Amino acid sequence: MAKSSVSASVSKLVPKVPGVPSPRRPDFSASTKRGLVAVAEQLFTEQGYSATSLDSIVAGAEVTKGALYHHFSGKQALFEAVFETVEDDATRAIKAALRTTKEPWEKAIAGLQAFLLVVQDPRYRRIVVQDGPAVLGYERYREQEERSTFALVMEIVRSTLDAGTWELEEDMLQTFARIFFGALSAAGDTVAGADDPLAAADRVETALRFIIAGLQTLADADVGLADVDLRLAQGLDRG
Amino acid sequence: MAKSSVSASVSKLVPKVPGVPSPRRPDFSASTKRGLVAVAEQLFTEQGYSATSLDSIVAGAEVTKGALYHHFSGKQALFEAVFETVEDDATRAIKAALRTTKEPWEKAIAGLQAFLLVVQDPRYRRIVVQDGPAVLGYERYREQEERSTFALVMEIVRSTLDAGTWELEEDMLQTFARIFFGALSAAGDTVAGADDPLAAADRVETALRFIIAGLQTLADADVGLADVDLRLAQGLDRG
DNA sequence: GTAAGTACGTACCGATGGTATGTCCCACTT
DNA sequence: AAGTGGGACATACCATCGGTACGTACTTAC
Repeated sequence: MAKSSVSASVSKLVPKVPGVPSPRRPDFSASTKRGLVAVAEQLFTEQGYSATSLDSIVAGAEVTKGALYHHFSGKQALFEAVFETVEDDATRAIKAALRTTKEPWEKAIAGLQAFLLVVQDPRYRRIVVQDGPAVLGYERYREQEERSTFALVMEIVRSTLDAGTWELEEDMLQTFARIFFGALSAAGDTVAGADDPLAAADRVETALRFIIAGLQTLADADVGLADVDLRLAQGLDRG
Repeated sequence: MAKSSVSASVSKLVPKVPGVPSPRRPDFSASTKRGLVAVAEQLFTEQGYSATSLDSIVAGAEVTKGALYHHFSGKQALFEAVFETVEDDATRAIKAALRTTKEPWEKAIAGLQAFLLVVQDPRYRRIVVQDGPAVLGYERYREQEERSTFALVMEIVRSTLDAGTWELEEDMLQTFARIFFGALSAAGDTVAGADDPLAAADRVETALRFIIAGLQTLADADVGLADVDLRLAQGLDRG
């Protein structure tokens, strides 16, 4: 929790990497860049994006703004770099959980558990969930999510809903995945923001299990999408 | 879409309201304040919170910063005022839709339709969904949502899930409501951001109908929360 | 008429994101 | 061995913007 010791040891210089095209000089670039990202990640998490000044970041990384603007085009670009690292960590954690089992519904449960843990990570909550949309803009935010955690939800949805009973087209799978993704995010927020996170996680699990059980029941009964019709389509035709 | 004519006509002065304790002077305060909120709402929607300067707001409202700071403690307070008006409009629209029917599940569908429309409103998307959490902070954001649209979702969930088959405790209802709220938000985003909003709305409806049908099936089969157990509780005990 | 308070307008400050420019150092050429 | 080109920074500075201090006109109460 201290403020120093963020920038890693810079002792090792690059040992003449011959593979790459033409980075022919020992560059501190990589370590400096990582240091900036690390400090920014910490400060963004603690104070949020707008409340974190570039001066405090470069001070924490023990460089100057010249270095920062040499590596990043601006504050937002730095945020994006931080955003990606946090997302990557989250993706890795969930992927690891998914590898623990192979059965589709079991994978769904394992993924749910991993996601509920990820969303309790302060870095993820603050940088991805809270500041992400506003800073990156909704378009870029969606693009990023599309390639990381959402992709995993999509995969799970595909392996369960598309398993055998139903044959869903791609758009429909996307729709289900988005809905579940939103449900999971809200569930995670609930857990993370609850007075008693453990009890909240328990309730969330129960609720999601119940919803999943409903879908499984429909699958067992061989009920298809076309079978559930509450004739409410016309109401939306005035967009 | 023009930039002028935002501030409404200021012709009417207050006609000596005797009820209130001591607002004893004809104040332009109300109209000035509303004008600021109206201009801010427009600019916040078009450019987002951080990209909108106070100078542009007061210029649009044809006042000065002195007036703004007389009515609001700062930029964030002005945003909160805008936020509340947008939320109020959304709440009103959904409430009106809910009044069209009385049967619980029908109300749920009507509310869903109304919510899908609301979330396509650029003001709601930008001010409430996108900038709201980051500007207000998660705590205040949650408090606001708690009193408006989420309260409606909660009401619907209560009238359906708590109808007769199940007897759910308050915390469980809250959990379901949060999950559904997240699902609806994501569904709305999907619709609003889709290339073909109508087709997307159709898919969203189908998917949500399907999920609801699953719950109804469980209700018909008299399946309770305790009956669905995939023994996954222990995995979360490491919070 | 005067005191008080509201509803602003004007002028200004400090912080912050961003830029322009200079400098050091290494690698490569000749 | 000197020159030179460019990467990796540092320094100094600027412009914008949120916020503040203060002045002023106008109204009401007494």
